[in-house]
Amino acid sequence: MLTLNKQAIVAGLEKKHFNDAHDTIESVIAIDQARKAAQQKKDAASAEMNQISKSIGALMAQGKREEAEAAKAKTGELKENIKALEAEMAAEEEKLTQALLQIPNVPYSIVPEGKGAEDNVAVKVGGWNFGEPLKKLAEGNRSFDADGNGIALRDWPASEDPQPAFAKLPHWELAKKYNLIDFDLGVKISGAGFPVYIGQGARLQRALINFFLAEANKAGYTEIMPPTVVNQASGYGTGQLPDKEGQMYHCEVDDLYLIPTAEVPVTNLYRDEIIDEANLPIKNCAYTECFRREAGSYGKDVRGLNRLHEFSKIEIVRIDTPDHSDASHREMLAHVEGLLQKLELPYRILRLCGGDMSFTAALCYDFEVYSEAQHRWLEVSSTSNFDTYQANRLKCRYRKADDKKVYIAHTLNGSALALPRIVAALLENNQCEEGIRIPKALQPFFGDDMIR
RNA sequence: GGAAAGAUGGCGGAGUGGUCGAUCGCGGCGGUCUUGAAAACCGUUGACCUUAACGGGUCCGGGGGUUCGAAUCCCUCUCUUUCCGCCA
Repeated sequence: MLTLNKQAIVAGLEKKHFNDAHDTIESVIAIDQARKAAQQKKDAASAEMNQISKSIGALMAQGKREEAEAAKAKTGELKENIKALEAEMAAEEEKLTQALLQIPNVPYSIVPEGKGAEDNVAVKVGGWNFGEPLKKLAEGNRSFDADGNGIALRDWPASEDPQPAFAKLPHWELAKKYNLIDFDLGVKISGAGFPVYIGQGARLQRALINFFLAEANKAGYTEIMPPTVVNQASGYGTGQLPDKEGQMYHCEVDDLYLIPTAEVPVTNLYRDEIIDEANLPIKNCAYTECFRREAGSYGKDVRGLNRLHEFSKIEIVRIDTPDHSDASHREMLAHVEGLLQKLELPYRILRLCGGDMSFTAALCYDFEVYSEAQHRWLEVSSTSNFDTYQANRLKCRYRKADDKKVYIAHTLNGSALALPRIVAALLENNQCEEGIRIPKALQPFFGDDMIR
């Protein structure tokens, strides 16, 4: 497969700014060929060995001891040979898996070229009164499959951002004013990036979690409550390992990892499984705490709730057939967009460029909400199609209904949604004289229409 | 933490050195019968690598060893179950 699509794969990897794409692919092909050659030699030797063993068995049964002994004498050299060939084959195989683990997923053709965030393309906006320049985007690119329809962020008209009627306080000040979140207490008991939610602040967390789960249930997702600590195999299965080794908390004595997202345990549920096509698409959702070391982050990015070491997130995960995964992806996008609309937050949807996508994704859309106090867009969801990339590592396959054969499935996931930045935007955007307004859809879950 | 038992195909469960990739049951699939369904009966039913194909190879928790030959014997690791202790 790799050999057949060499050109396309190299081009795709270059889009992701993977260095030495061409040389890497060439060397992978070479290793694979060496592996095949080794296997063929080894198989031939094994076949001969099996023959001899069988004949010895037959001779012994007939009582022809001497002939059997003669046959035994022949096996010594063959045995050495097989051992050497096996070692060679194992070495090539190991080289191959190592090489393969270093290669990121190949992006789909509609993924824009680009190096970083400014090359991402906004494909849809909503949730506030904007002017002419964004009208076309607001009408919607419901299909999300048209190329070239959108605005690259480097051309984004900042004047079109939502304009607050008065100067708004950032959420870390509101958190203090209404006694919702205590960051200092978190530092005392754990460290920076571990906030303590209190009173109405804690209640708002619980309300959002329940709201998101209820919406996911309504959309047909099965609720899962997985462990928040996983083993190494799971880390490799979804591709966090080896790529993001340093970003995960690791419990050394037991060699377990705290999950950075529910994607890890919920997708790994299907590791080494063969699913009947009739059961696809699988639609799961899960609320978990997520843990990220966030080594190397600094400045305004980590202020308040913007970037935490522990946060709550509701994740949706789907397993699907290759020909339906794109439709699945769009359903997920519509679901996430619906959440933001119900929360009455200004949002935009970005198609990530090759350079900004994760290691494992083939196509990824980010959702951002606007913070009226920080005057910036905050990422609240990433919704990705991994194609067969994760499924290959997971050995997650499905049995097709018509020919009963086994094929590699597609996996997808997305946040629906991550709490902290939603909370930040809700607090900041909805502040008014009497307090902080709770959006209508959330009121039944919060139990009040206002934080006072 | 201490003791014991166990890990086999989608599931259950046999198999203690030589056509065992694995008896059998259930489930699944195909068929006979039936107006239809059920029951009954017959047949069929693992994955992976390799090959254009025929074929070949690997896999009975993982790794190593003994042997011409290992699901079967030995070592080791992991996990599970049961009992005891501790405990939310």
